[in-house]
Amino acid sequence: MDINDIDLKKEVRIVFMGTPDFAVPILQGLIENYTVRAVVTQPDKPVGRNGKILEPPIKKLAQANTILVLQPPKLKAEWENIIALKPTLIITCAYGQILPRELLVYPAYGCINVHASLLPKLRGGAPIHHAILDGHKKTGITIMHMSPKMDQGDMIAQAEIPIADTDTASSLHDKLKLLGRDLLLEVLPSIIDGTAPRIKQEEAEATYGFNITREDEKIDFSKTKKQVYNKVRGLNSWPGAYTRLDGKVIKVWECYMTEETYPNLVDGQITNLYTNGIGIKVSNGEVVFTQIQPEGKTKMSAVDFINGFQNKESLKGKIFET
RNA sequence: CGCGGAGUGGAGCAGCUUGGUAGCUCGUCGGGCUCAUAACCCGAAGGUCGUUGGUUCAAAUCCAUCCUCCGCAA
Repeated sequence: MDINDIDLKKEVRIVFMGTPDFAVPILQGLIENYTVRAVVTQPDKPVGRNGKILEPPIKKLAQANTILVLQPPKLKAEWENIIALKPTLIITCAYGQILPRELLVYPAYGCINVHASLLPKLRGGAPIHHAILDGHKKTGITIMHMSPKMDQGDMIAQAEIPIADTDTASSLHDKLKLLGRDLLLEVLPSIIDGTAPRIKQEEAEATYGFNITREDEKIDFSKTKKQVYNKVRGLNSWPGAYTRLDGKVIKVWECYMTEETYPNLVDGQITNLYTNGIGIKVSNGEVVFTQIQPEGKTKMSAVDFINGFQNKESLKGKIFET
């Protein structure tokens, strides 16, 4: 990249740090309104069965705009390379590594993070999933100063949106990334001119939404239908909630709740084969799986799954267990 | 060389071990019954069985090859 490509007219020298799709609109917004000196993202990683190397979405966007890209495997060890860029403002969004203290204190305008929750609620790496899993009615974006401790820095601004009953992690993710972009662009001028507020987080009200584990993905049919429903939509379209039938993993992508109750059945047992899905008994009622994915197969409607059985009746009474 | 599953009419599957006429459930189309229907009855269309090659009198089926999709692990 040519030094002349760098616009020094504005005194603000932004280094953006982010990795996944969520950060893309935010970087895009910055590129359109400011000069981004460099982009820091996670290294290309082998992904999938064949070890295909996958580039972070942020890297592609940066390269398309001929912006310098840095991909330190360990930021702790290579933070000097970023200091060398003399950033006056570091903006992070779902970067994936902790920023060392040296970096946090360097930029004149500070280190600003775009977080996908209404802090101090849902600090951590998976706030969007957990907002739905926990049955929240609203969530939002917080723009904040970064602190050495994860997501505990002073807040600058928040914007909230309601969570619809039909929202999935995916739909919420898409709404929030745009909200994050808009809010950041809105408050950035005040950060630069020094008028932005610093609001302390109410420590007593803090909750956490850490990265989703395999354990989090299991469906527990002894929970309520609402909880099961939230689990399914809260993990759609990634990584997906799962259960097992006859020992084989079945991912559940879509389901709905009914008003039926089956006091005589076991939690997880198949209640009925409906024309649009498979009914499952849960603690306080029934959920109907409508789109599922058996192990080794692609996503399919529950009806298609049923059709694959020579003897459909044998399905009735079977028990899903995780 | 990380482990494993799978490619068969539009969809989901069976058939493959023990080669020999293409099967099931659903959908579609036509007809019937019905006040009506995602119900029921009758009928029809629709498939070079992922690719290429090999073995054989004969391959969806056995062997090799390549391509594609997916679950797990990372």
